[in-house]
Amino acid sequence: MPAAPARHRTPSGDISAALLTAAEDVLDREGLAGLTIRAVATEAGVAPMGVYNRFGGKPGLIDALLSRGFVLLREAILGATGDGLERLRNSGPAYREFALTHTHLYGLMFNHPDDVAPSEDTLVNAVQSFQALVDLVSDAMDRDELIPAEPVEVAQSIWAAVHGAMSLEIVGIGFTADRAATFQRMNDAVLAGFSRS
Amino acid sequence: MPAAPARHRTPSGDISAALLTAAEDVLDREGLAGLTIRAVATEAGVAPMGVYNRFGGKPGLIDALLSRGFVLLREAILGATGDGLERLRNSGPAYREFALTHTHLYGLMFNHPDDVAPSEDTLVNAVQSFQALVDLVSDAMDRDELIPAEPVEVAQSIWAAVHGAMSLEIVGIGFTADRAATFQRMNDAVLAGFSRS
DNA sequence: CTCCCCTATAGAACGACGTTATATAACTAT
DNA sequence: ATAGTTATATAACGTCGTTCTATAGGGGAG
Repeated sequence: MPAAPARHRTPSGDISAALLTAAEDVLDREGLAGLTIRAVATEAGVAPMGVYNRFGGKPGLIDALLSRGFVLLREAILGATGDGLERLRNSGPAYREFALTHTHLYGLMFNHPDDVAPSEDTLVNAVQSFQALVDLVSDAMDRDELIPAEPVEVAQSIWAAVHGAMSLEIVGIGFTADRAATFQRMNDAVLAGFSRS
Repeated sequence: MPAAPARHRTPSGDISAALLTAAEDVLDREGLAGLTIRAVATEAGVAPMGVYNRFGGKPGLIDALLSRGFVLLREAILGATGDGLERLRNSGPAYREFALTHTHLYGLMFNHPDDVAPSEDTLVNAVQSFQALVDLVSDAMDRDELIPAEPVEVAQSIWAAVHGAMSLEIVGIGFTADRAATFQRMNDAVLAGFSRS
């Protein structure tokens, strides 16, 4: 018999993390089209079967990416500085920064393929992202810096506006020169619609 | 020699239209995952090669879908009733109606695959969709129903908000009970941010 | 330390996909 | 009627997600 071929084995516990990190890198670098099982496995230094052992297949891997995306988004929102309405206002550019840093992941989070059903874990993380924004709204309302209303309703409107702005900016639909300035103006206008006097 | 197999041939001029309509139907019915060359060709009663003869391949077919989508979107916006600010306000629900009627096409228009490069024709139609909104804004401004500003800037903000709301609604991220009412509230809030007193 | 089982491995295979190629037949314009 | 364009059927190629097989490495129990 011929000599057994050399094999390598990744330490057991790290495989999921390695695959997830690899998937993030491949997605950021090459977009959704480049996010193949084989490419991710190669990037992670793991056999393709690892994706099935750990995530149950490609939809499961994408779901894990979504879940992680919402964690990162929440952290971005919570990273806004200032207090009350000022902090709420600052969360807009923080959100924008996240979207521009991870354009492909961001696009996936809000427009995932039909065969990807977000898991319970992903939904929880999405809700927590949203809750971070609701908390900023509530705080500004408690300070009488916003018109009294349902914080959830107001937060939903703000999220819609900010998300829409980033979605259009990423896809390249923009008819103004300075995109950062346009984003600021829209952010201010939406908040103005909910502000006192 | 065996008898020649019976063949059917679609009248020449109708093939592009048949393929495009078939693609629209398949997309609306089965989503992007179901939009395969073979499925579209079968639906149109045409050979798969027809997609290559007429559209140069799948990206070209999708580009044609986008182009048509923006035409439909413009028509939806122009269908809003009323005058001045009222018409601008009514364009929101009209936009929402279009997005909900063609969820998959709508998603494609603002988050198309990496290998689809929008053609000149598609970009023109996208600009004309946007221009329809700019015109509504300009009219409301001429009537002193909006704060004087750059109509393009204001329209961009409104579009972002409305698009964001629909994007979130389609993907299923919503934390309010009555989605139509939430949309209305957001629409009003954004316009309030640009309105007089 | 030794044995065993869990789990990762390599590799082949399947069907479906986008795409290209080939050879034939049907429509259209002359 | 003839020529040229264009659609046809069919096959093929490479890649994809996925499944299956058989093998081998690593960690825990004795």
